[in-house]
Amino acid sequence: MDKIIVTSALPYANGPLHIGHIAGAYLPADIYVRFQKLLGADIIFVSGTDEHGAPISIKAESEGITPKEIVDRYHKNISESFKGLEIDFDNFSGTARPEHHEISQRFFLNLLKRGFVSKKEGKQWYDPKHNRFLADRYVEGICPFCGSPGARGDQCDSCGKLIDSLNLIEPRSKISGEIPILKETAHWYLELPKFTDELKNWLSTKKNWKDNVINFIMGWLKDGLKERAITRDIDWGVPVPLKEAEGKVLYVWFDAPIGYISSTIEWAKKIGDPERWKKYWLDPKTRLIHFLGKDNIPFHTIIWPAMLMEQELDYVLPDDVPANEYLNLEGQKMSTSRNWTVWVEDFLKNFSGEYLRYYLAANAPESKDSDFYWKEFQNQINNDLANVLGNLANRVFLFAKKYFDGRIDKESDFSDQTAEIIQRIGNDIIPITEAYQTYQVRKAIGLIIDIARFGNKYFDETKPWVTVKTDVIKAKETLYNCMNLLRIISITLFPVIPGSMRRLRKMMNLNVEFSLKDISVTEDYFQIGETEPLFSKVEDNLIENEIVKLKSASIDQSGLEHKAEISYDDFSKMEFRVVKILKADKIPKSGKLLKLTVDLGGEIRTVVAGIAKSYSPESMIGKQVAMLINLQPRNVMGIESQAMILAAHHGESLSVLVPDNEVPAGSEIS
RNA sequence: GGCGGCGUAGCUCAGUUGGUUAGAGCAUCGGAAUCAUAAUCCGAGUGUCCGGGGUUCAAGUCCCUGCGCCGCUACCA
Repeated sequence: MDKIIVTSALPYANGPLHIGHIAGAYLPADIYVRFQKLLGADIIFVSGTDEHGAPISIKAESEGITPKEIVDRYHKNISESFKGLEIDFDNFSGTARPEHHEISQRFFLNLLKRGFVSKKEGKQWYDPKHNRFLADRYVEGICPFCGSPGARGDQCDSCGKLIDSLNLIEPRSKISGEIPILKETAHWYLELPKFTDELKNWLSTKKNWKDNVINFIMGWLKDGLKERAITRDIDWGVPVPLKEAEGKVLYVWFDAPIGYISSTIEWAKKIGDPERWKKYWLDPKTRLIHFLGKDNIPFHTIIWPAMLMEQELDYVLPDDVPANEYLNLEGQKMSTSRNWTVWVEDFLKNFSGEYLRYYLAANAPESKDSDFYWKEFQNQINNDLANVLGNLANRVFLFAKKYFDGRIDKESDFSDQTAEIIQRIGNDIIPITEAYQTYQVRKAIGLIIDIARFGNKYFDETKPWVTVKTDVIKAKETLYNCMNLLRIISITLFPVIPGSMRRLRKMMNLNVEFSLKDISVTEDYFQIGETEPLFSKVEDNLIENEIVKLKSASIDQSGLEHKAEISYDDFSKMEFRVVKILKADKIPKSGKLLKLTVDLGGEIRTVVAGIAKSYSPESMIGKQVAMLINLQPRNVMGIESQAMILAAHHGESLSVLVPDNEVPAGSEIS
């Protein structure tokens, strides 16, 4: 039997998990793995926390603790969320572990030795106060071409020219404001262009990949692959294994996917068979399947395969990369910074993890973005699970207990209907298994709940509460068939809500160890044991609380970042005036810019404003707005902008400031 | 602006390689039933399949175009 490795993108260990993570990468993988295990597949499911990188070290610094402490905190936190959701990895590791460092270094060295990594030397600005090298955009100074101040190290906004940060006049660190030191440094680059043909050939064999994945990759290949730096000058990460590279680490995106392998190695050791990982990773027939969100596609379909291609061991390449789209929340994009999200740990305080599994699986962003609506969550749980499935179980069990002591035998004189039902359900199994195998969990769930719906209909139509008094065999037949449906559901829905399906089987005294093949087993009798309602309903007030909580938490922007205090002098240097907009035009080839012609009381100026996403040109004409007048002119898209419009921004949307009453054009603002 | 995606019933969506009267769930309305967590079952719908044009015997499906929304990206904030 072919082996399968399933991975979920490594969660970054600088914060807890939210429902978007679960819907995109973890739940679909867990369901797939559980289904494959029911099929008897030889499959392992690995992941781990991604524990390196600047955000973690910066967070640690700001809390006055070590990066390791941050990582340990969130590794634990994330693991607990997974546990609460029954997402069962065979191994869940972390990239700060020695095993991972070792193999990541080997990956680097192999690529270097084979000529796919090259070193590039150069000087780079270094912030002496923070002891770190500064990326170009973190250095500011006077533009060497046009002499304007405030030019970034990569490009001057004033004249638009690309500049070399080393030529900046009077450079300053944007992090500390200190004068940076010029230091010699070197970086290593992964030469992706060299992989172009090999990647194209390999990708051309991938006929069954999702369209969204293929489109994404083709875009990259069309633009041409670019070499990418794989080292960084920070102190938290996998050290670059070269003497000359002291103080440098591998870039996180380079070492993170290697975590899939190191996690498997860790797993092999844990089960006391340290070489076992090779049987998966080095067997060309192994199907390597990466579950992830769409933002991760290029790493897993271009960079990661390239890395695997040139190793001393023949690693298997990804067989499939079922990328999911995004989960929105109440119609809006999720955002952790605005706190517009639902954290898994919070969810689990009030609701069963099975409910989240069910709802997210039934509304998974499989082929396009989908939405999490609290109200819809409640509806779907109460209808599908409590009313349709839960009620079917409950009515059947209670009825059987009331009249038959819970024991229902399969009688030889059941009608033809019994055979028909078995036939019908048998036909349903094929599309259900196909759906699971092609990652169409929404479809699988729909088909399974339909079985429960059919059960209720059948129960109603055969009226066992009547036949039990007139024709006992008929009543038994109804119950037997309904129980059989429940038995089949307990298997087919198991990958989605394993805990509830296990409870269902216990109530029916069915074996808790089972496989997909058991679907076709014919039970001679059912003996119902102790029962309880399978699902409790989600009450209105809980949902209302969540909606209120979400809305208030997102408004509470306690973490405002303030700028440094300024003097009145500083303020008085700025000349703000109300201007009247005479003319407004779209700037060709620009998505966000409008060219405004404004009157500031006799003087006419041209202003380029980045407001086109929020305002049409027509809507601006005649408007009075606030502007900063004495800002140094800037050349934007070939037009000199001679003032700056003031606008409030909330997320992506902008709102220009207008005076409360009509005032003469040019009125000063103070 | 470039690339990609999306636009189907009040809501969330499904519609396989173009093929009969365009479907499901939820919500709404009417009815039945009483074994069951007032759960269930039956019935009723409603659609300019975003607009316009084209290819075809036949278009929700393919092509062109317009509009709207989303993502990446550029200019920018």
